[in-house]
Amino acid sequence: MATIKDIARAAGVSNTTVSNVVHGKGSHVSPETVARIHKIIQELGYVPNMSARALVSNRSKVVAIINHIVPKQSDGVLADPFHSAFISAIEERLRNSGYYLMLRTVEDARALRVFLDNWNLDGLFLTGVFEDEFCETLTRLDKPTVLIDSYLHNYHHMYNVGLEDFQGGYIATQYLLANGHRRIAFACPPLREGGVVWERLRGYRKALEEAGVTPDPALIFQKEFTTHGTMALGAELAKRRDFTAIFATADIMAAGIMSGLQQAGCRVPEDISIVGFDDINWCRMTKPMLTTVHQDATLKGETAADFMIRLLQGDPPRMRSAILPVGLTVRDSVRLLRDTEKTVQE
Amino acid sequence: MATIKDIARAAGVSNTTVSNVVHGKGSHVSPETVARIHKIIQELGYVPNMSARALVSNRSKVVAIINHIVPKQSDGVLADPFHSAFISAIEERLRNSGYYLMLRTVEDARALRVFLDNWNLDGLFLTGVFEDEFCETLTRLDKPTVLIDSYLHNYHHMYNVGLEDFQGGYIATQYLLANGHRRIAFACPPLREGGVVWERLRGYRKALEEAGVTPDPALIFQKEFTTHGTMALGAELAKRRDFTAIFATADIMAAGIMSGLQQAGCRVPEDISIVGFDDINWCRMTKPMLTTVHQDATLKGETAADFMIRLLQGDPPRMRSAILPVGLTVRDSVRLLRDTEKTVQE
DNA sequence: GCCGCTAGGTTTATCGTTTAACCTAATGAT
DNA sequence: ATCATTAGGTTAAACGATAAACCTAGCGGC
Repeated sequence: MATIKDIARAAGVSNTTVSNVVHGKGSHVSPETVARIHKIIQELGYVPNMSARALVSNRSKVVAIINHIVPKQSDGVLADPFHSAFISAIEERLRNSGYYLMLRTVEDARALRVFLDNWNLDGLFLTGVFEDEFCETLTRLDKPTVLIDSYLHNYHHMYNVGLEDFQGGYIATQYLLANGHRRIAFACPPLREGGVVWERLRGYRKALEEAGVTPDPALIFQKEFTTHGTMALGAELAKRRDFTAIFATADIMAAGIMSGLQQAGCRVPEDISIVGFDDINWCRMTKPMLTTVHQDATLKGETAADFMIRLLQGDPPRMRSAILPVGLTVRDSVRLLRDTEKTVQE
Repeated sequence: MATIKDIARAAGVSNTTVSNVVHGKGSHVSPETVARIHKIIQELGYVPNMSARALVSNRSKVVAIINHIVPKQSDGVLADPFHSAFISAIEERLRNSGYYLMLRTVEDARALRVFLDNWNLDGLFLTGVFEDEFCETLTRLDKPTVLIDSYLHNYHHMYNVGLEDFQGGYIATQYLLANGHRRIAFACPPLREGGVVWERLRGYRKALEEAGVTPDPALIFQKEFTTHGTMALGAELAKRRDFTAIFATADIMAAGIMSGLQQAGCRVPEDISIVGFDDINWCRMTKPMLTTVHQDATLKGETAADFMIRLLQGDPPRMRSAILPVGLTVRDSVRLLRDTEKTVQE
């Protein structure tokens, strides 16, 4: 592999001159020399060595997407740590700006720290859930950091890309209310205060309260986020029937529940209505097609990448949080209740 | 950030000694010195600089997952270039062996070459479709390379992780035949000779021929791999009815078709039976639940990672191809045809 | 004739780590 | 008494690129 020295020798100039040409700093290099060097670079197939660059310049041009994971997750988890559309969007944008992307799972703050120092990373994207210790470390990091879907109220100075989660919970519930439902179940993975699901729950509660319905804690169902778990929940819910609708905080959960319900002989939406969250492709392929709260994973990735690029280029955005919009995508999984049906047997 | 020199100074020894201790080459270092150095490393929080290591040792410890992408893909594509379960499995295994993972999309062989040289990558995973020019470059690469789901018959010397695609097509079709179906449609994304889908098609043909059914080219439907595309195909197929069953080469396609069929008033499996491929989580959540050819994305990732790790450690596997098994997962989307029904109106 | 400036470079130190080659004192074998 | 070996190190070059400081010839201005 040709090095900068090889080019310099072949062109009869010094390293510095080649380096300057490579970096387009041609102010002190004659046009002929520039052309000659470029030609030789082509011929010899010179490509700069990023390790050497990183070493001397102390900037690696590498950004990492960190997935914080609790040690030994149960198997068959549906969650998508490295979500494809999101990652692809980030990768594309970063690549076009001359950055490289590493992927890494870390269990704790120490592992993150080590990884970061190993490569002298230029920036970090963080997804997943963060304990306090983790956050403390983050604040001390002093690296461009973009948080994805994290509500860290004590860390306002960090950049954040998230969703109108509250609003999402709110409009989903409002829609169910507008369709005459009063007893509305809330299905979610195990709740963590301050997480995105927590916000959706707040939106759900708000909508209920505004409609004069007192939220019933007995209608909040937390279930592990697996295919089996969600389908089992569906079967379980089919037995209860002390509600007429379910709001699930993820499509994948809604679909599992719907499937569980249907297998238990419960019709959707005739017997139970259901609303999901995310609007993934599959929503149009379930039967009935799923009414859901829409979000755009690609936009999320692009927004996060744009934050990062501006931070890296020393042009920090004024805004520290990008809260992306949600909207209701109405399909066929919610039924309009007639007045007489509004009271359910309890 | 503490460097090896800082440690050396603090411990009153030379760089070399610290380096040896870090690498566990304590043969020529007294136990007390080893302990002292370790203690100081802890205290000062020393973490090796991978760029410097890469520079001097000419090994980067970085492996990349390359996604070869045709320039400007259409929007809304369902394909999952950086498939989550697969990536996660690779990441975990590589991390546990001390390697780092980069992600990169490349449009052509030149871009791959440049990227590779930029970072002096230790190894490569390649996914996606590869043109001949691309393959030529690959063979000249002389880097540990693991191909995922590629049938490059001219490049037998490369490591490959794939699937029993032929077998998958074969058993899916056989199952439909065993259920009395004779006119079986084949639905797939645009075909490329030598790709995985091509193999599945061969399996499909073989099964038909063995059963004495002549494959009908008019029953092969190629459609772009988008939500809209597959659903439109479903609607289109609902009109034809010159077959009783469909074998789709991806669940996501099968689901779209099924949905399209159902919306056009065609019942599954009463009117049309359908078999998918992949066995993703969603198969249990469609209605009816999808009968499909099962594959294990995590196993694929782990297998690929194990190949890579052995290659990196200079212990190349004897076997160059790992062809992972498939199996039929029977659910509810195929109906047993009574004898009288076996002839369809044409 | 001398000064200052500019075009077009070059020299050299440096980044953090590895590694080949070298050193020295102590020990054991003969 | 001498030699070889070993334990426990050290020295210094090298990896590829960058950047601050330096150099020199030529030219314009006065």
